[in-house]
Amino acid sequence: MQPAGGSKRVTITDVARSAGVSTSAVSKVLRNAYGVSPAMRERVQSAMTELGYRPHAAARGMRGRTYTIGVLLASIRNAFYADLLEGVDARLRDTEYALFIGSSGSSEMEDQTKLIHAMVDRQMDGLILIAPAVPRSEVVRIAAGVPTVVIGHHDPSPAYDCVVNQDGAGVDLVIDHLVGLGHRDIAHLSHPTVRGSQWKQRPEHHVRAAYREAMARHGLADLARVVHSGYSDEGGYRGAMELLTSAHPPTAIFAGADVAATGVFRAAAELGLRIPGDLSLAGYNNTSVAALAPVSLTSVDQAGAMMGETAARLLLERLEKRRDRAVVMASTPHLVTRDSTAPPGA
Amino acid sequence: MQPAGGSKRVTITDVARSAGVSTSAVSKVLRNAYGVSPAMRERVQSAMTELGYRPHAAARGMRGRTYTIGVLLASIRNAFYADLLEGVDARLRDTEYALFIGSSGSSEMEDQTKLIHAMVDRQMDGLILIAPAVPRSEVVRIAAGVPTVVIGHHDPSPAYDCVVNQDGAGVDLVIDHLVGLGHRDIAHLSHPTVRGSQWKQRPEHHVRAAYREAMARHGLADLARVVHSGYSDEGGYRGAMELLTSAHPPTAIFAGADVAATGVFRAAAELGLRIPGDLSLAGYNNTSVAALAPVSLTSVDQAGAMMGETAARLLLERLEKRRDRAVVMASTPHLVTRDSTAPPGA
DNA sequence: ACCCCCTCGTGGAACGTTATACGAACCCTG
DNA sequence: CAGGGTTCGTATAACGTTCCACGAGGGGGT
Repeated sequence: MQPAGGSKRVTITDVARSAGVSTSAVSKVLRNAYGVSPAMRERVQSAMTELGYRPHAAARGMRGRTYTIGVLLASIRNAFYADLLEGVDARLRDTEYALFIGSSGSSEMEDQTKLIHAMVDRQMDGLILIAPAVPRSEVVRIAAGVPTVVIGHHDPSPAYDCVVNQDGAGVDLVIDHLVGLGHRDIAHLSHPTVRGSQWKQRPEHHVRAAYREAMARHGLADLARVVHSGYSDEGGYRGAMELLTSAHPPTAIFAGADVAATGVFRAAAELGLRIPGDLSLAGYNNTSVAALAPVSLTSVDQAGAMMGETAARLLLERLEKRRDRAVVMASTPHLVTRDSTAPPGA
Repeated sequence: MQPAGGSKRVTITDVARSAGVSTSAVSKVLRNAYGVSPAMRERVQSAMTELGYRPHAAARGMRGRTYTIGVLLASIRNAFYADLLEGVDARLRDTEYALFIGSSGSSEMEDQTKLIHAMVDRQMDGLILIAPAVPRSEVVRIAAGVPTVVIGHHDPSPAYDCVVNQDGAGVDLVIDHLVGLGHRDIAHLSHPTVRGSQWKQRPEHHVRAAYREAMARHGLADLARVVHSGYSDEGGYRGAMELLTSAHPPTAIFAGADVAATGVFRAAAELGLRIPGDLSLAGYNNTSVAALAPVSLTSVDQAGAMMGETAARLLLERLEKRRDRAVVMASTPHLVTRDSTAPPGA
């Protein structure tokens, strides 16, 4: 009945004794393996509930799986990651697996490496890495030992599965929208490239390239301008300051992440520029911040929850050995227009 | 050298063989236990680095500690929790402990109970529970087996340590500020009380009581109004709608959480009310949302990072057996005034 | 020279689970 | 009713670590 407060833990042996069977039998019931009669299953199960038995995950980890899945993310503050997590959690909710999050606090390579190893050391059964900053070769090595799904990066590998967004299409939506409103001088805020990460196709690379292409497609290649001040509030602020105090300030800014867009708001406020009157602003990811009434930011929706759910599903397929070939799942983004974009000089 | 990709893991036995000593000796070095000569330590350590040895956490978990600390939180979306986590992480950063987050997605009692048990099953060495929704008796039972720190609730216990904020003082700051601006009709948005949780002193209870007291102190007891629509964007929206469309709409709203305040913004926008012109608004927790330029919300700062750091410190003290008496740490809040509050009818 | 104690290292028994190998029934078929 | 297969249950050896108990060697003190 009671899960044994501070005293001894109820083990498989206790259950076996109480049910009058061997520990192997209990183990079989636990894993619902072959060769257990309905009668025995019944007895064992009632013994388990009566004693309040819970399997000892560490002991399981020594022999097989731990029924634990780890998610690595750079910052718990990025609301988009929360969307992803929600999806992952939803898919895992009624499985036996528990979900634990490792947050590196920063996107420092070293911290993330430590965290991933911590997960591997704890024998986690599967890993979901959200836009990892660790070198690609390291991820490949890890993935050789533990089923792994990478979210965000477009570099596929036979070692892990990928869940990505068709970032190119998302960027087209934004630029087409802004050009359609009459903007020509549209700048882009991007994220600096990390040296030595070996990832050639991080989301920001895709977005950046797509931005240049879209501008060129509209005959605006000369007006394309990219500032690599980073996906953060502070980065958005600095980038916007640089752009808006330049000789030819843009009439619209496309930020590669909503969180950077919030920094643009701050810069605009300081410079006395109204949004969208004096400056149109678009973000990316359609996080919950974008939807806030005082913010009302036009943004590209990536269906984070769906991506998370997909990632979890792919992982389960691997864990249950229903698939042994790596796949890439790409989803289609769509644009959510709000009050931060308007015709120039409106 | 290489951490063994998919093949065999390097174990303590391999290290022992390579160093020409017994496994017990290696174990001693690992735990830096008594009785190892500098010479042996040197040999073992170089063998470990050469082989790329990493201790198997699950195996450790069977005998002793797992060097894992779990944090339970209701929602990863609450930015205040991110502040707390940052503090916890900072304190644990250069210890041997790894930090994993369990997010229940909702504040459902059942989900949280499952998560806490998942942590205990995995033999985590210590638990930090942020405003847990599980019954108090359950937490006491858990805490009897695993060192535990509870953040938020003001109900102390000999079983666990508490880290709280002096919520009463925080509320006084808000109400004094609003009254000082000339407001009299100040309403409060609170969180509904969960039945059967056994926690008598959840933060929202403290805040609510302090609100009533502060109003009474200013002779405004008759004007005190509380709506229990919940600490969420939607809850804030519904509560504000109810208040603002009533016969006597308040001139100021004090939301018990910033996240609820964002919902008030939405309601005000829909009703064509300007903030702070037609309505003053104050939040609680001073999360990063409050600081966003377009939001600029007056809020009470709780020094989340500091609280998190304190919690981690208390836990380490317990883990290292430097203390065996439960303590309560309370910190002092302060008010951050921004653009969302102004004299009524300004 | 004897004894005692301290230091450093080893042996080996746990810890709770899984999974393989095996044995004892039982059922069917000829 | 012998032979063969299926079904159900058990015995037992891992898995990688910790830590207690023990012993060998060496350095004083008497």
